[in-house]
Amino acid sequence: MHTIIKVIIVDDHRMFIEGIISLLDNNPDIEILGTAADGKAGIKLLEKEKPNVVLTDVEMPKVDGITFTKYIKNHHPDIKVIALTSHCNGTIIDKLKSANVDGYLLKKTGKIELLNAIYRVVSGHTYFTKEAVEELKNSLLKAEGKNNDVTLSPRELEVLKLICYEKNTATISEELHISINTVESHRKNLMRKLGVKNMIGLVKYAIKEHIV
Amino acid sequence: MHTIIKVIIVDDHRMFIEGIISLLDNNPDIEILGTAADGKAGIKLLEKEKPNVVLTDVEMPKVDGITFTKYIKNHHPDIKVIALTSHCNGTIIDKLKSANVDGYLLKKTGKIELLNAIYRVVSGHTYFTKEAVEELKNSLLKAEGKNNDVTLSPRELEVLKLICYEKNTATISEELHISINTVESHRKNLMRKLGVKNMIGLVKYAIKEHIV
DNA sequence: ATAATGCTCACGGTTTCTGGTGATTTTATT
DNA sequence: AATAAAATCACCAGAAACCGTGAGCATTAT
Repeated sequence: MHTIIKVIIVDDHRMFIEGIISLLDNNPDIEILGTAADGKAGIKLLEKEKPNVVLTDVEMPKVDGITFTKYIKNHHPDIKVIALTSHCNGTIIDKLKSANVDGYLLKKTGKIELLNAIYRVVSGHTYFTKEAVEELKNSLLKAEGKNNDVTLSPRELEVLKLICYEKNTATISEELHISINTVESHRKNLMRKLGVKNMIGLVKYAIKEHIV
Repeated sequence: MHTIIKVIIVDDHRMFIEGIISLLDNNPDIEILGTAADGKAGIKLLEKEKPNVVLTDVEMPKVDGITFTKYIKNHHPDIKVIALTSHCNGTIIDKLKSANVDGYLLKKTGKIELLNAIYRVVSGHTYFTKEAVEELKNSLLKAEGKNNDVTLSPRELEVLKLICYEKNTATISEELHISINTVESHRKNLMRKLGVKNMIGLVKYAIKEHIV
């Protein structure tokens, strides 16, 4: 199967567009249909060319990237949108997410990450660059990421899993054939080790670390 | 920046190796250093060639893919491992995860997904194919997916987010300038609407639905 | 052999959550 | 204007979680 991915690029910096093109143009899977210098021109281009993917700047004259993204997602939900900015900004990422953007990259990104993002959004996933995710203090799972190299014992992992399945202490104690006090000890040790203040933190850790 | 990704392929089906090669060999970013027909030969090849990525079958003679993965991750944690199987199996995925595999694909996968997976693991992420994730009944977030078309009010969403940030009721009431009773009402309504029995369920829903 | 870790259990006290029930006001929809 | 939904608040009682502290036993590593 050989699917050509059709792309348009929208950015008011000509130099940057050239950079993107140079990263993509020798790739047989990707075809660049055209470019535009602002959101308004982008809409026009997009209506004419019907791309699979739109790479768009966020700060642009006339129609900014967020409004542009909203337009695309409202009128052509199948077209994937990857937003690019020079610097991370949590508020902007939040707004882009609300606009249902599919990906978010920094302009300093390299070829591999760009291709990675394109392939990902084309296959129906999302891609948000690592820096963006870090920046997003609102991002639940990554926030307060200070539990570095903790190792949980097998028993602690068992308790953690059962906690994640919404089981209370009494039920866990029955299922593991240990006393309630012991379950509570494990839970306390888990919270201490992971530096969280309640079971919410435990669940977030478990999901983040793919324990469940 | 132009980084060549060095790959070895380990599989006891010669045909399959040829298939992978045909998908990758015209890609200037990827170099295939060699192939092996079982885990034991794979170890030998890997020690000699020092690849960036190992694509390995799971069911193999002599040394199976799980043991192989464990070996790689113990001795060369920087080498990325992507496991491939013909059919999904939750137990196997579980074991691979315990062995710290970086990616998991089905053999019927196409070029885009394969490249996607390679780029992803090279950039330090993991990649598990959609089918694999679905298969994993143990996967917390997918389990009991019966809360279909509930709609949460804006205020409920706010409360839910703050709950996810490990904030207790008193803190939430202060931040939203409402009484503790009100926060508790919202929380109760959330639990009722989503059909969960405690805040753990709320957090899981929030993460699953990308609310946080 | 000694130390460290993990697993087990206990007790008492405080805080928080859970569940039920009911009510008022505002906002949106029809 | 009437209805529905959302947001607000109250009270109470029981369940569960949180916190600290201490301790015995087995296994493993140094």
